[in-house]
Amino acid sequence: MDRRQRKTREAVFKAFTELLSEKNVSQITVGEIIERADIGRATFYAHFETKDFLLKELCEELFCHIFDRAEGHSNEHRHIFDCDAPDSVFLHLFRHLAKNDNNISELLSCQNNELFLRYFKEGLARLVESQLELFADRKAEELPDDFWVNHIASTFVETVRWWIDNNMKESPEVITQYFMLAV
Amino acid sequence: MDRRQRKTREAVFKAFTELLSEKNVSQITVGEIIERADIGRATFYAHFETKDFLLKELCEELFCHIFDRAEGHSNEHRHIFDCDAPDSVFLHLFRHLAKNDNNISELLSCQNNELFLRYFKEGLARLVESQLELFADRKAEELPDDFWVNHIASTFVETVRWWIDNNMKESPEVITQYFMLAV
DNA sequence: TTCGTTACCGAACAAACAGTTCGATATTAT
DNA sequence: ATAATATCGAACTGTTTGTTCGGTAACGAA
Repeated sequence: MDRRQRKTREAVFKAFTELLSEKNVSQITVGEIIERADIGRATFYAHFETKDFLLKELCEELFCHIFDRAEGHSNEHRHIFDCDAPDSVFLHLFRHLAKNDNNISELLSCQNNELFLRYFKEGLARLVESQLELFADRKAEELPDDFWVNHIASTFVETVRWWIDNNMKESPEVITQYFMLAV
Repeated sequence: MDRRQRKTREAVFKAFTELLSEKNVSQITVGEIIERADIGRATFYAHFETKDFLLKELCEELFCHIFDRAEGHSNEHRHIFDCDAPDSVFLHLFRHLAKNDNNISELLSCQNNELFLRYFKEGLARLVESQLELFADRKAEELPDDFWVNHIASTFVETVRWWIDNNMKESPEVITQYFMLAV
């Protein structure tokens, strides 16, 4: 990809991310984005069909990154899915959030979190589904697989939401404990 | 309240509800609402400051209705909170959704469900919180109260979401079973 | 370096929409 | 019957969206 394109794209993502942490997505105008990204109007529309498409691409870039890494790990070391292991994926993900790489937790805590949490949940459900046999459980036997997958992913996401809403006071280890107990 | 006001208000809610089941809230214009409600432009703005306020009032009207009734019941017959009772609040709520009073499940299944599910969850959390002692559990003792409340409400809402996404094939009784097992 | 390609700029533009104003008309409660 | 008030509808301002286009600068390959 052309260096100019990359720079424009990055500038737009950066500007948009900043704006998202300041106000609701519906209150952000294309005019503000291009002003902050310091690009021409026509350039914006050459890259993104609408603001909604921009948002979608931003989500995909952020979460595909996380989950691709997680899936990579899970293939190398399958034991990280073991809930009792000290380095389970869940703990791994909670630590990721605590470190706030890519300002993800900032995005998840702003007024737009519904949207991001939905993407987060989708990625997580895929991850859980691909390793379903590791989540065998007394409960799981009596429930449909997809219900069970949905439940695990939902519980994780809602735990994250609760954690962030409470200013992430608990350590990743403690939150992992809560999550394990709840699910 | 003046009969004219009531009629206008109802016409707007009806028109807006219809539009919500057809397209995303961000794609609905005030022009469409007043056209379908068949009222004057100035009249709309005399009732609702913006489209967002309209949406908020619609949610409050719908869900306050449901939860006020549920809370009323819970005061009369506390046993409906007993998860094993055949007429628990949960079963009651699932039945409510299955009957689709006020087209609620239609709203919950459209592209705007995030918003409605959030309201739903808030009402539910209040309900659970007010009756927390009835949810005592081995798990609950090891978890903070607000985490536990959040978990129950979240699990319920996510069960509803899963149910609706799967076209509500299961009976309210079966879904209640799934919910009880999961939580 | 050169050259053809491609991206960016920025101003101008049309169309759609939000929200306001106001005088005329119709409906309501008392 | 009357005073208060809700509605109507058209006109208007200001904002945002998405497009167009000619000119300029940066890129990659030969």
